[in-house]
Amino acid sequence: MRATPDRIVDAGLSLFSDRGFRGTTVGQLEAAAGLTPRAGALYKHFPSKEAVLEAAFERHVAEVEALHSAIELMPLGDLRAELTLLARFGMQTLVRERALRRIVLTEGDRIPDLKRRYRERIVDRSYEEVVSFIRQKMAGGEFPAGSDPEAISVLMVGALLGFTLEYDVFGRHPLGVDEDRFIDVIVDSAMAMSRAGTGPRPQPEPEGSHSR
Amino acid sequence: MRATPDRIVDAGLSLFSDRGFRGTTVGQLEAAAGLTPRAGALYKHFPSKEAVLEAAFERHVAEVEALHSAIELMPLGDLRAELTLLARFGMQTLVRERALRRIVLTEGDRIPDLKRRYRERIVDRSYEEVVSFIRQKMAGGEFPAGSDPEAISVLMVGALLGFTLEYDVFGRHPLGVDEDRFIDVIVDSAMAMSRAGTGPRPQPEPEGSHSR
Amino acid sequence: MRATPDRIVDAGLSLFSDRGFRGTTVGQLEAAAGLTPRAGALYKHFPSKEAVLEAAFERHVAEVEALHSAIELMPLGDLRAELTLLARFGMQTLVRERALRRIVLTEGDRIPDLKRRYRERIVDRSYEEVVSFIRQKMAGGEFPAGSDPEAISVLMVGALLGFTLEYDVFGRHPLGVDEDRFIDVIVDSAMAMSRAGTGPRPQPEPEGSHSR
Amino acid sequence: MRATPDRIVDAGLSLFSDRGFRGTTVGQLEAAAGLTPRAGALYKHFPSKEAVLEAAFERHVAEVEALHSAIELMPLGDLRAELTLLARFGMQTLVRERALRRIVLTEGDRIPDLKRRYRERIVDRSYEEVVSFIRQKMAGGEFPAGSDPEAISVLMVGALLGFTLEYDVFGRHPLGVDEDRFIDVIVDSAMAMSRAGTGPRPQPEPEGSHSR
DNA sequence: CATGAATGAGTGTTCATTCAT
DNA sequence: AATGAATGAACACTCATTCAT
Repeated sequence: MRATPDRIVDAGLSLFSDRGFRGTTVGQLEAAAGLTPRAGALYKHFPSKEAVLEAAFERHVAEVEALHSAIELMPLGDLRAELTLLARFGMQTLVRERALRRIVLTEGDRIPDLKRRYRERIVDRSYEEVVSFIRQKMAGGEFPAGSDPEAISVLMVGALLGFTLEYDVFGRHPLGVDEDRFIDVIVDSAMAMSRAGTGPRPQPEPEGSHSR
Repeated sequence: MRATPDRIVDAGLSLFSDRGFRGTTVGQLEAAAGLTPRAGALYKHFPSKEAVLEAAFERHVAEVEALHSAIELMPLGDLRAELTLLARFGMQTLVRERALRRIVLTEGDRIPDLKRRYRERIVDRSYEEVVSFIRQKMAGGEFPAGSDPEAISVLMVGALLGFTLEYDVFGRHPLGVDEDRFIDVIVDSAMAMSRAGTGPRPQPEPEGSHSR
Repeated sequence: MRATPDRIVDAGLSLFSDRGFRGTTVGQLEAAAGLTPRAGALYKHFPSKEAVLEAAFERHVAEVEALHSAIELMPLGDLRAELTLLARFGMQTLVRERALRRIVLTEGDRIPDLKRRYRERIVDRSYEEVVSFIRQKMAGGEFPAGSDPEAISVLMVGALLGFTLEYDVFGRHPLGVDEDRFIDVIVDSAMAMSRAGTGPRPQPEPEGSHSR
Repeated sequence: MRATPDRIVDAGLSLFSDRGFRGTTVGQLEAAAGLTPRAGALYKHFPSKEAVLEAAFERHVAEVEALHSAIELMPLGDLRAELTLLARFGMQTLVRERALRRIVLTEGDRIPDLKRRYRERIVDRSYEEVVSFIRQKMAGGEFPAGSDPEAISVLMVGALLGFTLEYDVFGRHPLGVDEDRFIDVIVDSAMAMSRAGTGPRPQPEPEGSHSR
């Protein structure tokens, strides 16, 4: 079995994300960590409930941060393929971040430091990854000179965030548009704004599965 | 002065949205409504704290709902102009909805009914407005036949939501992209995916800072 | 019935003095004040347990202080009679102060402010009353010129304090010497040090029970 | 290094006396004894926290008791000198007893046995030593026949106790009267009540430092 | 209608004590 | 003998809610 502090942090991440910080009692944390509830055993490992939040948050931020550091957009020689990869990676990260996002949303005002750390180490980095990709493609002539790379990045990241959040909150995809279809449309829209989009569109294959 | 129940509902909307349901005490509601705090006067008007949330939520949902019903996309004869109007309206609604969104985000799991009502009466309606607009334009030949109108709607609404949320949570626009620039890019992307986008692009002015 | 805050303060004075601050629980205070124990009703009237101590302490200090201010040593024209009166008054005050003394003894280190207030407003004043009495008598020639009025005062007050404390703590008078006998000896010793003491002693009545 | 139980007892004596029994945690005792705090190692040596108090108390009582047994009032042939010696010894013992006295004061009600032992083995013995001294001097004709030796003893011991306590609690001597001056006055008062006091006073040496 | 007082069910936290290693 | 982990019983304090006035 994992060590007790780890189990407490696991419990914290999931409970805080599900019920919020206030909504989670120390007894629930203990129970979820396999300790006797309301016995105070948590305090052998953490000085306070807030410290559990801290630790859980930090661990998760570090994990997601590592994910970002690991990513290396390999050049595939094909803009559409690269955009798809980028979008898929973004979606995946957002799914992973779910607990973090909920905690920031719920407790961000009470503990602004969480908000700051999440923004600096996760959110800002995401935008920068996308914007640097777009800029590089602009330099390579794949996006027209007048493009607004920041705005395009904000559009793409925002759309991914909005889509993910919708699913998080309501448990279903809006208008029945699933992940694949959403990735397609986000890539389509980027392609359409690229140099490629100015010529004839990439030919919707007449029988196309979903990218109709 | 407004009637006491109204003042309590006002207080509820703002306090619940700022501090969450659990984070708001009955005493704070009373104080904010001009009653003696912790004296229990609230219970003369509402049977419970939850009933205040109910009432506050319902009132706000009804307001935003009315907004949606009032909208009537007048045909401007120009796709870009119409898209811009649509985007601006969506943004505006999302800003208005802020308190609702925060309450659903924070308390949606505890009181699933709130979530359902918000989704059915606000969120779904937004998607349907956009998708019906796109479908209509497809019928009019302004979008290519192979387009995925649902996906395009989800992209647009999701992007607006993501952008707004970012501002709500962090108090600043990502990458410094302000609302106007964001509306531009969202419209650009839709235009690019439209029939218009398949031909030559709408004139990137050679020197344009960021094609607004 | 007295008002609730008053009843709480009464309870506090007696419980704190009997069991110490730490040794007294809020539930006990509530119970002793006629409230449901462990129901938190105390917090309607005081912000914290410590605030009850504060209030109880302050009220009692003020009472004893008033006692000191009220005293007016009337000249009886007889040194022995005046000394007896002084000693009796001192003893009485010390008995009244019992609760204060115990609180200072028990909690003085944790809350140094209590100590300071007790010292400044009660203790120091006692010493000064006695020393000013002795000085006045020295000026009147009733104490020899070489006397040490401060030391004599410290002796008298200290003796009263020691005697009282003994009774407080052990519930009985040491060596069976009761209050009257003690007052006698304290007066005797002062008289003996006075000018009168240098001549023949004030007539030990040959059959005297114990009064000297 | 001393054995662990001894170190625990040392820690107990000082901590209990400084913070009281309730105010001292087992963890603090362990830490002060060089053990890992809150690890429960204390229970290898003592069955409970109370047992530590017991042991610490008993050890200290025995020490002070030994002091009393050791004393042997040697006849100096001079009443004043003997009284001074007695007073100095009493003062010294009281200073040594400080921790005991504080523990009895603080915990005496909770654990009446402590009180009883302290009284029987320390306090009563002190009174008896003094009273036997005075009686002996009365028998030798140095105190007048009508004297009340018990009362005189209570006066002297009480005065010493009061003086010492004042210093313990407030950290300063009342009215600036230091130990020497206090011993002088206590001896003066006893001398004044003695046969010697009935004649002319012992002549304040014209240049006397403080025995004025 | 509003207020002050009271209540009971929690909540975070502390701590003496036990136990397996 | 010492440690780390766990337990259960408190405790101060909060808060939604009720009730008499």
